[in-house]
Parts: sequence; C-alpha cells; structure tokens
Amino acid sequence: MRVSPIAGSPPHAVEQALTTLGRNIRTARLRRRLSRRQLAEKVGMSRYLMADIEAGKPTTAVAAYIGTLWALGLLDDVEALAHPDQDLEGKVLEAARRPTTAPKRGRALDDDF
Amino acid sequence: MRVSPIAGSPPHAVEQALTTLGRNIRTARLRRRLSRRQLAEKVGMSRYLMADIEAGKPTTAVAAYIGTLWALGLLDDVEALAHPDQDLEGKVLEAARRPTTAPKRGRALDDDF
DNA sequence: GAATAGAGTTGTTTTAAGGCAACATAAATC
DNA sequence: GATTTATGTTGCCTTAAAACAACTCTATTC
Repeated sequence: MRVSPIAGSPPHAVEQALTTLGRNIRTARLRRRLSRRQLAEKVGMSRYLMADIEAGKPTTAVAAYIGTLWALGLLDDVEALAHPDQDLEGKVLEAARRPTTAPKRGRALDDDF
Repeated sequence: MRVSPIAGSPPHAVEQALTTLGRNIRTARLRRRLSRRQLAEKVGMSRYLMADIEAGKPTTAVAAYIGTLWALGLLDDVEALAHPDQDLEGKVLEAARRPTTAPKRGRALDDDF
C-alpha cells in the first residue's frame, strides 16, 4: 500500500492531535474498566489494532478510531467535527464574498448537492 | 491488506458519522473557495484521496482526515475528541468505583503513567 | 511465590489502500 | 459554442495495514 505524505510523516500538529486522541481513548477505556481485548471485541477489531489506536498511529483506518469512540459512547464529539455552524472562519469568508461578483469559478454560495 | 470488521462494514452510526464528517469537510472547503486539488496539495495527498474523504470512506487513514481538518484550520475540534474532562460517563464510573476496593484488576484509579 | 491476566514486541501472511493515468462529464468563462 | 477547470470513474501497480502466533515483561490476586 502506498501511504500519503500526510499519513507517512504528518506535521507536528497532526501528530500531536493523534497522540492526544489515543491517550484520551485509553483514559476512557480504563475508566470503564475494560481491557484492550474487551473493548476491541466490542468494536470489532483485534487487540493489536486497539494498541495502535491508543498510540495514535496515523495510518490506521479512520473507522477504527470512530468505531472505538462509538463503543465508548463518545460519538457525539465526532458529530461536532467541522460542523458548518461552528466554522466561524468559513462563515466569515462566505459572507465577505457575498457582495462581490463571483471571483472566478465554483458553484457560487450554496452548500453542495 | 486486511480490513477489520469495523472498517469493512461499520455499524450504521459510525457510517453516518463519517458521511457527515465528509460533508462538513466539503462545505468548509467550498467556503474557502478551494478545489479538491488545491486542498489536497496543501494537506499532502492526491485529489483522489480527498474525494474519498469527502465521501466518508471508512478505510482511509485517520491522518488523512485529521490532516485535512488541520489544513482547514479546524484542528481545535479534534482536540476535544474524547477529552477526559468532557467524558461525564467516565467520570461517573470512576467516582462510583472509588469507595469500593479494587474490583478485580487494573492499575487503580490513576490516569496512566 | 505461584498463577493469572493485561499489555508490549517481533516476524509472517494476506490483501486492499492510495497514487496515477486515462478517460468522461459538468459547469463556468470567454 | 469553444475553452478551461472541477470532478467522477475505472483499472493497474506497489506496498504496508491488520490479523495472528509466539513469545516477553509486568502487575495483581491468591
């Protein structure tokens, strides 16, 4: 498998975010008194993969992370990720663009579909 | 490559969360007037992978998702994922356990190391 | 201290992720 | 309507993700 640069050697900020996420997942698991094997089985993966997740491995499938959060009952946090209502900078950019004519291209102002 | 069940055929809630995340990323990209190719280059991946992300593909590397959020300036949301201070259920479980003697095993109450 | 269980590590095997070329289509600007 | 750009799609190739066995080192419970 080829690995994209972002996954192969992530910038520090991304690496940091993943490490923190793994540590948080570990904390949540221990609080619930679950072994890696137990949580892994609930999620549907091996204990080895659970170890990768707690280590914040960048190349691991996103569903392994999200699925783990789901099994821990922490899926709500995921729903908030990049939520349009919270994307202040995006809203500002959109608003600033409104008065002018369309700069170059793109499907104007509407959010997709 | 083998694929874990959680990634191969995720439960509906996980699939839903990924689809929503992809759609949110797409919205944020369009608001910033970036093509997939442009954003992909900023992140460090191909436009094909960016398409997978916007589709919410479960087997894609987590760093591709996190890296995209990073490039969009939306990394703050990631830091909040499974944050111990927000994990109410975890805190309750921990507190409820405190009075009793250690149920079976595990390194007691401390958050690791 | 013996037994049990969680967890780190290493090597092997399988198989699909991700890059890419090459196309097609849709939309926008001229 | 011709050109340009963004995006979908398909197939091929390389390579490593993920499972597993087989250890090891802990730490806890008896």
